[in-house]
Amino acid sequence: MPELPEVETVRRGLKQLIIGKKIVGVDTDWEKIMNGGLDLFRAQLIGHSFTSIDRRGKYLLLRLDGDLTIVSHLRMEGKYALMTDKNEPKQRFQHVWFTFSDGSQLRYYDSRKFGRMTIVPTGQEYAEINGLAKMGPEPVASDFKVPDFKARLMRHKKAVKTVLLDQNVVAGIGNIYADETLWMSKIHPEQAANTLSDAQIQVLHDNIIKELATAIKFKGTTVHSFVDANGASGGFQNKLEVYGKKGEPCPRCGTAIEKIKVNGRGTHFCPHCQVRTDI
DNA sequence: CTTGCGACCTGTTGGC
DNA sequence: TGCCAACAGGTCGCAA
Repeated sequence: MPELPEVETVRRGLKQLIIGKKIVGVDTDWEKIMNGGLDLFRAQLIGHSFTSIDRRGKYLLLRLDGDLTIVSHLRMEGKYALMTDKNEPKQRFQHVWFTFSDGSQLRYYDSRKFGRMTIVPTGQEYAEINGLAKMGPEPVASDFKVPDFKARLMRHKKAVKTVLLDQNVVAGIGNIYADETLWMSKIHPEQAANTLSDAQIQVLHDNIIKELATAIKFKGTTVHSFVDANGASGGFQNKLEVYGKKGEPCPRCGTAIEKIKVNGRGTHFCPHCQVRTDI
């Protein structure tokens, strides 16, 4: 489900709900979600309390006392919610639950069971989690620099959209924001990455920073099922320009938005505004 | 090193 | 109305 703005929205909401809560039990009905298995999770976590939550790209880093971190990736459908009463019946798609000393319970839901959690010593995330080891810069001006972005793009002759989805190039972009930022930048999603002009790279870079920041402000995008830790939908779906708009007029020029496949992912673009400059 | 594609899962949706 | 193939905010492993 979630791209960076949605994960950040989850982080902000969840933080308010679980900081200070002490784990007294861990359970699951789909052990694969927990790397290392249930017994390891119980042995490591019981007796420890949540102290804060950080985020890197689309990963949540749930911090506990004792220098423990649960690295959690929601993949397509993962969600968290706090149940005030642990005795509330197990819900549809509920696969992992952490019971707290005050009788409340943090529940993890995942209809497709793609999400994963891993316990690491705090500070060892980068050493132990493959996806974090080589992750690109956060899409903010202080981290994400045009020269590095250009160097990355020039290494690839595949479609620029596919490169944007590579978390090692820049962190946090997924299918929605790739389509949106390419539309904003008037770049065709299938243009070979290594053929972008300096001007195109600069515009794309700036739009990525702008778009993700705005999406966070609106608490993320709900297209299918995204909800934050309080069960609320996002607000940015009302701001989308091309994603999910096949056949509708381009907001800039009125041409019908087209939907194609790029490396297996549904891709929306305006055939008039977004013209390939590499063929 | 880069690239494309199947696998991982299950629920929902669009088209006939 | 009903069925079923296609599709879904993601990543990883593997072969070429």
